[in-house]
Amino acid sequence: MVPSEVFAALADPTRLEVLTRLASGGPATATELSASMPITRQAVAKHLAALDAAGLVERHPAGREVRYTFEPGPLGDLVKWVENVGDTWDRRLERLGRTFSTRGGGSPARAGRR
Amino acid sequence: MVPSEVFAALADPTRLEVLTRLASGGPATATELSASMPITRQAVAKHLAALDAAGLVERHPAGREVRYTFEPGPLGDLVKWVENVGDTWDRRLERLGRTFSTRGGGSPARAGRR
DNA sequence: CTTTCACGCAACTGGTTGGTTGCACATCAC
DNA sequence: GTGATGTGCAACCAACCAGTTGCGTGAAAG
Repeated sequence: MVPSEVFAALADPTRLEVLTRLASGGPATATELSASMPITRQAVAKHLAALDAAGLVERHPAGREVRYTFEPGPLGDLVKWVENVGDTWDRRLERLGRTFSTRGGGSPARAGRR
Repeated sequence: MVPSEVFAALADPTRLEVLTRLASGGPATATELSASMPITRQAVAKHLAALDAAGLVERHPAGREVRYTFEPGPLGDLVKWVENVGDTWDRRLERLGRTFSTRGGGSPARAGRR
């Protein structure tokens, strides 16, 4: 379970903004989004296609327009993956701590994790 | 605070594996890593440089070799960003729930978030 | 029926990137 | 000093990607 595809979908800043707009501003179409962005409709449509392929967005065709909605599922998987990596790292640190000090077993303090 | 740079660093599967190897296997050099991978040492070195630029890895020069260590800090920021986006989405859903049903205010059930 | 609007598809372009090979430099071992 | 080992730098290549323009199509509006 390695969501490098999701990471790739979030790698582009423009695409990231498209996603955050959908998340905070609600469902929208490609033309609506492109109206308040410095790129063309087709560029936005491509980004939406990429986000859709990554499962971060859902298509809702209605008549002649297509409305896109934010889909948080993959983000949850992503957080899970990150936490998993962090845990293996913690276990490594703990093992090292036990190796270098036979008593107490306190692992070194670490920043960045709640 | 938009860590699209961190996302970009994690976008490539090969680079992702380099990072996970450092996280689970402990510190290593570029040549050590490349020994058990299907790419050359220079390719690994490039990936390590990218990870270093993103703050996901730390260089530790020792004599003629350079040992790299995993750095979990940026991953924490990343999780924070994801949770922030998820929260704004939750607030949106709650607002909509209140609009469509005046009593109870129960927001729709949602998968993927703990 | 004609016009307008929203979308999709295809082709093209400039820039980025993952990967390679080749070489030069510094450090350790002898 | 000489040779082996580990890095870094530069050049190069193929593939990919974000973005554009142009055109065709199908649904709403008149």
